[in-house]
Amino acid sequence: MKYQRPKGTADILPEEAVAWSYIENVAKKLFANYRFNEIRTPMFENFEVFSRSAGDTSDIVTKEMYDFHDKGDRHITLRPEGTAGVVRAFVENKLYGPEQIKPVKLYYMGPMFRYERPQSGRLREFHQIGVEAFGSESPNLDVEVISMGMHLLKKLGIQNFKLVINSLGDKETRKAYREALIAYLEPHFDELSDDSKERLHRNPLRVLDSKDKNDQKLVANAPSILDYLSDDSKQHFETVKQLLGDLNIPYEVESSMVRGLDYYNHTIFEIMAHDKVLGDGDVTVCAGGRYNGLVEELGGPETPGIGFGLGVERLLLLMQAQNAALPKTNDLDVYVVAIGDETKAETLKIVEKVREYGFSADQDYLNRKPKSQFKTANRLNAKIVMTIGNDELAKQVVNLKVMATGDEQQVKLEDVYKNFPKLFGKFLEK
RNA sequence: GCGGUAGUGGCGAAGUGGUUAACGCACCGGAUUGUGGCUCCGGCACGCGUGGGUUCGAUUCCCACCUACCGCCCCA
Repeated sequence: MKYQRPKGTADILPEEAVAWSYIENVAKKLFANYRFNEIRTPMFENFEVFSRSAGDTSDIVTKEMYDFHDKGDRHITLRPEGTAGVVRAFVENKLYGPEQIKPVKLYYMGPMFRYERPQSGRLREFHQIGVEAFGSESPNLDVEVISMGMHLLKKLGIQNFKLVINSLGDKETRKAYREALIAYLEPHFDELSDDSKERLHRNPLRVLDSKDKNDQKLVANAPSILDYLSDDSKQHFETVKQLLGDLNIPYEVESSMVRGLDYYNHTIFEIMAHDKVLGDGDVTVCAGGRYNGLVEELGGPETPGIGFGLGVERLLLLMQAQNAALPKTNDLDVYVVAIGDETKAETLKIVEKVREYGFSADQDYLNRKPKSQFKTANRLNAKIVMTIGNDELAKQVVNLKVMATGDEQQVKLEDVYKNFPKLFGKFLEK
C-alpha cells in the first residue's frame, strides 16, 4: 500500500458517519435543553495555553502534546483537550463581561490530538464532546453538569455505566493532602513499584490508583483526601452528594480518584462503563470536574468553572458492543430501471422529479441489463421500482412495481410528474 | 516511551523454499432476447504490509521499517 493514514488516525466511513451524526445531534439537542450554546475554537493554540493550564509536569504536556514550530517560529500545539482553548476564548472575548448572563454555558465537539501509543478506543486524533460552564460556584451547577452527562449516555442507549465522584478540595486541601500522602508513602519507598517510585514526588496522587498489587496493599491504609477537605470544600462536596441523592442519581465516592490535568479542584467525576470491548475493567467514557482558578491562570478575572469531556470513539465502541439503536437513514424510495438508450433522458427526468417532491430516487448509471438493475434495486431496499422501455416511452407510461408485494401497474408519466406524492406516496409510507 | 502478538484478493481464511497462491463470503456476468429470491455455470490476487538481504529460486528464511491489536505508562 503506497499511502496510508498517519498512525493513530482513522477514516470515518459513510456507514459509521451515520452514528457520528446521530450522537452529535442527540448531544446538541440535550445541551440546548440545558441551555448550553455551541462554541468553536481553533484546533491549534499557542503552546503556552496548554502548558499553563494543564500543568507543566502533567504527562499530557511533557510527552503527549503534538506540538511544532510554524514558519513564523510560533510554538503551536494541536489541542490535546478542549477546556483550555475554550477558557482562552472565554477570556480573550471577554465573555466574563457584565452583560453576559451567568453562568456562561458552552459546549463543543471536535477532534483532539495526543501523541501516544494507539490502542482500541485510543487514537492520536480522537474526538471529544465537551461542555464548560463559567461563573458560578453553586453545587447545583456541578450536579446539573453531571446529570447532563448521565442523560446523554442514557439517551444514546448505553448500559452498565456508573457515576464515580470525588473531591480534590481547594488549593490548600491539595497541598496539605499531598504532604500527608508523601509522608505516609515515603517510609515504604523501597517497597513501591518502579512506576510508583517515579510518581511519588511528581504526582503522588497517582500512586493511589496504581495497578500494581503490592502498591494497592500499601495504599489501602493511606490517608484519604476527604479527611483533608477544608470546611468550605467539605460543605460543597456534601451538598453535591445531597443533590445527587435528591435527583436519585446513584453514585460512588472514590477517594483515590485523581485527574491527569492539574487544573481540577473540588468536585471531579467520571462516568465509567463496563464492557469487554474496552478491556477488563471499567473504562471512563466521560470525565470532568471543577476548575476554579483556571480562568485567572489564563489571564481572566477570578471566575469559577466546571465541565466535562466525553470520548466519542469510546462511546461508539460501547454503542456498537451493546447494540445501541441507531436510526435508519437515507432509505431509497424509488429506483428507476431504464431499458434502452432512448429512455435515458426520460429516466433522468423521473428521478429528478421524484426528488423534487421530497422522495429519494436513484437509477442505474452503468448501462446494465434490467435484471441487474432489479437486483440493485433490491439490494438498495427500494420501495418502488419504475421501469421504462421503448414501449412505455411511446405510450408515455411507466411500470410501477411495489417491491414489498410484487404488485405492478402501469401509470401515466403525466401523473408521476404532476401529482406523484398524492397518487403514489401511499406506497412509500412506513 | 517500554513489552508482546500479528500483517495473504473488498472481507474471512488455507498454504509451501521451486511448475498455474486452496476454499468460503461478497461482487460482476450468464442459464433463449425487458424484472428482485433460490439453484447451477463462469469471472475475480502478474501478487502474499514496505524495503533490503540470503539463495540457482522466496509469500514462505534473515534484517530493518511501517501499520494494527493487547498490556504498561497515561488517558476520553
